Amino acid sequence: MRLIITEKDNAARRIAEILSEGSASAQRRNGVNVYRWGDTRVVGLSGHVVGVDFPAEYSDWRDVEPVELIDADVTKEPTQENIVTTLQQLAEKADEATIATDYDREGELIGKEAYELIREVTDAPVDRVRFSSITEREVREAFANPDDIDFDLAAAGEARQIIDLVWGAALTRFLSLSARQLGDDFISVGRVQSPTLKLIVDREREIQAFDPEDYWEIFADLQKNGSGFEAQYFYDDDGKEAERVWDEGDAEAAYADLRSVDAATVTSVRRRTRTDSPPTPFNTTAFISAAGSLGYSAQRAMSIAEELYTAGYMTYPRTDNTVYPEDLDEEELLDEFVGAGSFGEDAESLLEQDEITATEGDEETTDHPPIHPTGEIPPKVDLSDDEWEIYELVVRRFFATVAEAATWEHLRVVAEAGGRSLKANGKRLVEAGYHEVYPYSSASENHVPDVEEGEELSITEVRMEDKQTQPPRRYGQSRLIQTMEDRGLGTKSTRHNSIEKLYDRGYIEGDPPRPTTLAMAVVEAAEEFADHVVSDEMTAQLEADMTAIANGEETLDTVADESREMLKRVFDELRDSREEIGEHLQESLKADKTVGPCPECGEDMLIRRSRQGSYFVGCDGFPDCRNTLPLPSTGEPLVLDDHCEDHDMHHVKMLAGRDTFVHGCPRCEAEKADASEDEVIGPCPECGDGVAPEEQRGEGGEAAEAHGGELAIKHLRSGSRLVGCTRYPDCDYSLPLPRNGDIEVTDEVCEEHDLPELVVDPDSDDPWELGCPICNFEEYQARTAVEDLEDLNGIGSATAEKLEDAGVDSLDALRDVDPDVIATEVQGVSATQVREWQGELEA
DNA sequence: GCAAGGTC
Repeated sequence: MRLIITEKDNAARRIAEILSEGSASAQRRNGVNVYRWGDTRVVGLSGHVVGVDFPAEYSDWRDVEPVELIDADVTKEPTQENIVTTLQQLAEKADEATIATDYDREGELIGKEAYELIREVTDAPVDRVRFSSITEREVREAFANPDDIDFDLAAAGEARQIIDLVWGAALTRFLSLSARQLGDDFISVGRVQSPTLKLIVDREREIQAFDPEDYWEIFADLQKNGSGFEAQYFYDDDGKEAERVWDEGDAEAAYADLRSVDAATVTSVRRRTRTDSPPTPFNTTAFISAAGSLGYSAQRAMSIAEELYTAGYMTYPRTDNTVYPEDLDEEELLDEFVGAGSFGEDAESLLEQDEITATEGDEETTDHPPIHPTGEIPPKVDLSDDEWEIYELVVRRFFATVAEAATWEHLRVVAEAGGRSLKANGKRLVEAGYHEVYPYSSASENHVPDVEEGEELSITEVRMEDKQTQPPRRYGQSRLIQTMEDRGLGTKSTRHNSIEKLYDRGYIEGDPPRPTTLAMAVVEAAEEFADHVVSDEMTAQLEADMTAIANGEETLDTVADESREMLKRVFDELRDSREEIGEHLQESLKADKTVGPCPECGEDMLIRRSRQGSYFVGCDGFPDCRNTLPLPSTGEPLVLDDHCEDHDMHHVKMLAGRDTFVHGCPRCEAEKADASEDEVIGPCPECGDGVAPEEQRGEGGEAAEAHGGELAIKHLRSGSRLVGCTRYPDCDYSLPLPRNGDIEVTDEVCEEHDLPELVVDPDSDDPWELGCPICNFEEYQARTAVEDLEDLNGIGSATAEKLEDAGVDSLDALRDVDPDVIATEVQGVSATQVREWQGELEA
């Protein structure tokens, strides 16, 4: 038997399809797909199926000095038991095995890991094939010319694994122990995350140190034959053209000169034609950046791309390559889009070009082809709006790369007025070229009319604007990823995760991300004692070492040992400063949690977490001072810069995904609740007068009794509002109310529930007729069920609705459903997909 | 409970 091993299931399936000419069939073995035909089996791994770690005796953070990790053994253990088992069971029966993992360094290492697992059970020969895109020609050629595993290249990858683990674990434990942060909130450090964090921190330092400068700009509206355009005053500053006037007196003088005349004379006209080349094919970074300008976070863009890839609509989204492979026939791919809805016309017009030549980027790699559509086109209804928007972006980017260049005509006009110079730069799109098919890059024109030298133009208005220089801008996520790539930090597959990790660790918040006080302290500590790990030099050095190992000039052991020695020197420095570092980190952690002064004792009030896991604001003087303020029950609190002047307290924001909201000053909220009276609106359906137990209660419900309970609109000290029973806590019946807006109780009464209809913000432009609170709550529950489904990865809104029609109207229903039944009942949903959702639900 | 790199 011949065994073929790929890096992922998707690749296994497609390679089996190609090599078997379509005759391969799939079988599950230990929950892993195995593709078979004749005497061949193909199995896909899931990236690394073994991982590096320290032996068990090092696992307790308190029992081990972090420095001891430097010389600890590093072992490899299976992390994906099912896949390892399946691989070894198949290997036992194999006469030969072929490693067909991805064609890059990490793929070589993953291949070597598979090789070692195979060697544990058999001596059968193992060879290696390499191809950069899974096309018929490349795959056949690769399998016709098998090679051997490049153990040096794999060793280069292992050096990275060991060095990252040892540095990351030792320093992470050191900082966490020094600040006594051992729970979920440990303080992490790493070769990629720390330099990335430093980028953000450095930018924040620039912003904080920024001293704005005043300047003035002067604009004049010029007119020719009724057609107006704007020109800007400029002057000669040491041979350079300058628009900003730094002296107010100078600005006033220029402004006065320009206002003293009513015409300007054109002194120069320059026309230039500029070619605007179409964009290059998408690699991961360029894709994330383009999706970013459509408003998608890096994480979200990648997650949608993965779904579209898995569904077969686009190629693998993790690639560095910006050059289409020779195999890709652009014309054939365009043909697939002819007649395909909104893409059809554009595809046809592209096919009419004399020649179809794709652009090429600078990066040409062997890992995967650039991201492009596969030519299998999804029906629009099968995708959610977001999925479709991303799909369209990928299709149109491909279109753009085979489209013609655009041409612009630039028109520069200089005029003199009152002894001052004015200029205007016009821009006109002459040939739209790729802009016709790619609306994402700006094609905006700036109209400046045709004028000639010596011509007189009337001045209709002169404006002077006072401005200030602005601090540098914070990195947005896609700019950050671009900068990481430029500096060699992380990989196409990990950069977006690294940024996510910084959020999770409490190092950054908001979008664009801003560093917390803790992040500032971590970077400061690292800069002082372990500058290597917080600079991109560590990666640069590692890259150089890995290249040397791959070329056989260095060995894994010497490189790893040198790195260990270097880390020991870091720890020599750290040893004496442990307490000082710990205190600084703790102060910073406290600063991030400080809301304001306690009105009872003057100590700080901090965000704390109760034993039940809920957040509240508590006095740092505890237990001497037991003053607390409640917080809303949804989300994680974040202390904002905004300030309440009455109480000297920071506002608090509750982070809860799409339900994120600003709670405001916790004292204001509590006082508002204390000052408000409960407003009774009707009988409680559980314990009010007139309760009819047998009819109102379903079977199994506790027997309800009439106790005279009434429902009232209540304001809680945590800021939330609800309709609840006046007998609380004896009766805990409650209905939710919106957090914001005035609530009016109307005279209209719901007949079914005997409760008045409510209106939110009755005096606003857009009042919300909430209606009977019970009816409203029932509708709300039905609605969130669909939204819950949509939140599950891979369920678009169309699919969620179809599932609901089939009776799967909640996550619980989805959990209990038979995948095979749903697959037959709901079009476009496979049993495998349902199993994946169920797995996700379990997780 | 550490990292970064694969993968879902």
